[in-house]
Amino acid sequence: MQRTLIKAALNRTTGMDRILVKGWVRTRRDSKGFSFLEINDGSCLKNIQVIVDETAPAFSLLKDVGTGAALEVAGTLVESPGAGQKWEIKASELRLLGMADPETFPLQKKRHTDEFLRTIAHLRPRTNKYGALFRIRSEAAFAVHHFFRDRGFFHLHTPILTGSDCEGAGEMFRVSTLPLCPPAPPQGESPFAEDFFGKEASLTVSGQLEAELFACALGNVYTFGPTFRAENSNTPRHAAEFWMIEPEMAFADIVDDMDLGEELVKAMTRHVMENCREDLELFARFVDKGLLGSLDTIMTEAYVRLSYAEAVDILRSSGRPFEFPVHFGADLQTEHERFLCEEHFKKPVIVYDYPREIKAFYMRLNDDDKTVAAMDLLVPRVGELIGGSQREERYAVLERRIVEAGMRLDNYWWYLDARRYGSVPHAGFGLGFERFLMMLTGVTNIRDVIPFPRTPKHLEF
RNA sequence: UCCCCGAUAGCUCAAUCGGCAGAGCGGGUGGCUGUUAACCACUAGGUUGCAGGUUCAAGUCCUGCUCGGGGAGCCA
Repeated sequence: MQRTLIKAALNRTTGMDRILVKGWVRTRRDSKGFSFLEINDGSCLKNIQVIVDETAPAFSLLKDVGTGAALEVAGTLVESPGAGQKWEIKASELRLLGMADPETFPLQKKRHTDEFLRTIAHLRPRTNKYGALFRIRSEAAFAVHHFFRDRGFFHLHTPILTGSDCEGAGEMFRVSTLPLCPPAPPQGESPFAEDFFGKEASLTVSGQLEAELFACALGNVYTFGPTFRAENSNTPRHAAEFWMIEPEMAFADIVDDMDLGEELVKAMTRHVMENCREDLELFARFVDKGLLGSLDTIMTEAYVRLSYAEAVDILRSSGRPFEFPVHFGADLQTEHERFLCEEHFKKPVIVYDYPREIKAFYMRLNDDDKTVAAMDLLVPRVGELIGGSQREERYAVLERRIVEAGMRLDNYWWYLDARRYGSVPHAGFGLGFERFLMMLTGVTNIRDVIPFPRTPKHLEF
């Protein structure tokens, strides 16, 4: 007999004479003469209730069936006489697939702290909250592909291994096959000459530069993959390995870029709202009471757009005694970003046209010669969700900016070359997938929205 | 990396001025004829994060370390 997913069983409009489900026991309640089991198979948030009568042949197996055990249940799907569920399974046969020692199984029926569950990340997806979270994560990833495919974007697989020794987005992890203490190279030879690639190699910190080249060929592309930053960041918003969505559009400027970012966040949010309602409601109930309201704002209201100069004016005239004083030329601090989107506007805010000195070399220089066409999308509680820009497409300007940034031109020959042959205005951004999930669920620590988080000094599982 | 806070039973926490190590949940055993975080009774369970120090006496005070949380910086 074929296995029925619990999600499908619970959605039925009629009973079933024969049903087979497989899953993990969430709880067992005994009474005289019969026993109730609640089984979850991960297909949905809800468990299915199984009743085992002492007259059933399976009853003797129950002594070994505790919370956490894996079970196969055959029986009939019938309407439940009890309150709380429409359907239940009257079990005729049970098969114990995998025992779980109740003395040591760490998950209880009651609520656990996120900190404790992080120490048992191999088991936490078996809880309601983390099961819901990772179903949502899966659906949100699908929403990304759905959104871009609808708009004629091509999914591009950019390399994870890179030889660009400074992509400009942070410290990189070095990748090597050399022994830990290699013999010293001959005078004048690179220490990486004997390494796998014959040069220094790293894990990518961004697919942007490569995506730009493909945008200037296929038109609109996006990448969606893992990204690695070796920064010693110890915050609830940073991970050493995270997933990033990086669209890149040819024939597009900074306004097109902001439009795309706003549409993407709205569409992803709407998709999950429509397809993961039950899982999302768990977060609205137990994690953030105001979640559905703030998601509604994110989906329906126009995001505030203001220039960096305007943002500085608002901050200066706010009368707020910020720890870091605000003045043109200084980067916005977290307290400033939070003030803007959490207190002043109470909705997502896009800040654009930042001073050139505080932004990356590849961002397009504006006509004022003081600012670049950069934009950050800030959302309440999470902060920077998107960082992007129109790219510098003018060869001479880009060359000058690379030199000014103190970088070597020959490392970027191919990036510059793209500006010599049919260069066009183009723009793109990076959206942190985990940060999006934090916004979506109200979860406040990035380590709880990624299956096995990698952070400084943490490489367990 | 810097600043602040914390670590007591498997989990979540309490322990007054430095004076007997406690509860709920979870586990075990028994009971209960439809339970819903079931209920009732009994029961086991501790190197108080680690290493030093002060004291007649340290979970409690001091120093160092480890781990966790929050804030800051870096950014997505």
